[in-house]
Amino acid sequence: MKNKSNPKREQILQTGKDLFWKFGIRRVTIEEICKEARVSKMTYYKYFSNKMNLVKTIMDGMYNDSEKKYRSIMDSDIPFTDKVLQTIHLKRDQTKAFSSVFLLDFISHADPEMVDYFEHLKNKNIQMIAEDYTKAQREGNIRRDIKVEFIIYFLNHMLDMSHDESLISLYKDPHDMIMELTKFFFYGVLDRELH
Amino acid sequence: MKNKSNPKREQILQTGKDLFWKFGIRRVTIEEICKEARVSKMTYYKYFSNKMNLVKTIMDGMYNDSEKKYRSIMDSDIPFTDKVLQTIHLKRDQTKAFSSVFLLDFISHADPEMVDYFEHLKNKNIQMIAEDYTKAQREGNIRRDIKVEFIIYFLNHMLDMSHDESLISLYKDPHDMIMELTKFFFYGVLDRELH
DNA sequence: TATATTTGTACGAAATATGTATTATAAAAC
DNA sequence: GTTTTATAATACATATTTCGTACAAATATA
Repeated sequence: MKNKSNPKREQILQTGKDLFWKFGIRRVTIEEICKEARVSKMTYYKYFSNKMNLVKTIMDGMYNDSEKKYRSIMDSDIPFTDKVLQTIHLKRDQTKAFSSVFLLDFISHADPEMVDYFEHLKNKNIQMIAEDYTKAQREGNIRRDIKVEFIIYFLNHMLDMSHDESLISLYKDPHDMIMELTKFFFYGVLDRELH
Repeated sequence: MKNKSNPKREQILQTGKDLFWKFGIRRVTIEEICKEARVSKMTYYKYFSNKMNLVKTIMDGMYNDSEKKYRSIMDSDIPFTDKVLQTIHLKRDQTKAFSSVFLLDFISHADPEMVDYFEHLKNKNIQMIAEDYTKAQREGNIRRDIKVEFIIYFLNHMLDMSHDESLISLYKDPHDMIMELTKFFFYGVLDRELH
């Protein structure tokens, strides 16, 4: 196991996350994190080689959490339609959990190597989703004459749509909108009776 | 007139305020403000001698606005009780309008001279309020056997109380709580009939 | 008590921010 | 159309901050 849960290490991770979330990456110094986490600089460098390494560890952790939650939904024993619904909610929550100042700093300040790394994680994620939907296709939960890539593309756009104020304003409740999108995703525009 | 409304100057003031509000003072650089305000550094130094001078100008502006609004309420032709009510609301809104990261940075990074200056502004403010209440006392709107200083002290505490979550939670609506406090302020705990 | 861990402080090197000077450009006034 | 005037862009020396490392003192752990 790489990340044995050392309390000092955890403190650094948590305060790092807190500060990065509020102020972004470049505005926060290592010394500040140490002070806030009540940890000496030496202890910091014991666990993390520099600032971006801490950022990487934080993001790794978030990806892991995300994946674990996704898997626990997909591997559970509930109807496929419920799985899709829950994963959509999950993804929406996680997008909200990310702070925009943090992401902006990450995009513009992470070195190319790290950007590649997270590109890779993202692709792994898409790969996993693709496999789940391919399996669903085999098991007859999804039409066989539809490309899995299209489904993923559409799922991502659903996320965008569910954030679109002009769409939200059409419904008296955001939840109604999510239901609408989800129903559209499953059944398309045709009346169920006509199938 | 000292502050002729030059558009460049206004841009700097506005972006300065925006950035300070979000990130505090120390995390924001002059160059950043210039970039964001689409203004060259030379233009910045034309209007402001350094960073703290911009901060001072921003705070001066806020104090001025605040005072103007307060005066327009107190000098208006409405019942005295309404004036008090409105000034309490005004003060609550203005406290909320200040960002905590900004204030924290200001307190810990402004030089003693500037802290003194704003102490002075604050006292001027209290002085003005004291005069208004003394006048109200003369005109019979307020009991004569009560110290004006006590009133101001209590008004400030009312503000604290109106932010106290444990107090807010006692009422189904924050507005009810404000009414309760205000009624208490005017009438004390005794039933009106008994006076 | 012996050993490992953590802290506090110091410090040189690197990076960043400040404030000024200079030149170029574009708008406004004459 | 020429001359002011205001602003931008760039470069620069200086000051400040941050980084990463070293080491002795304090604290926790075995």
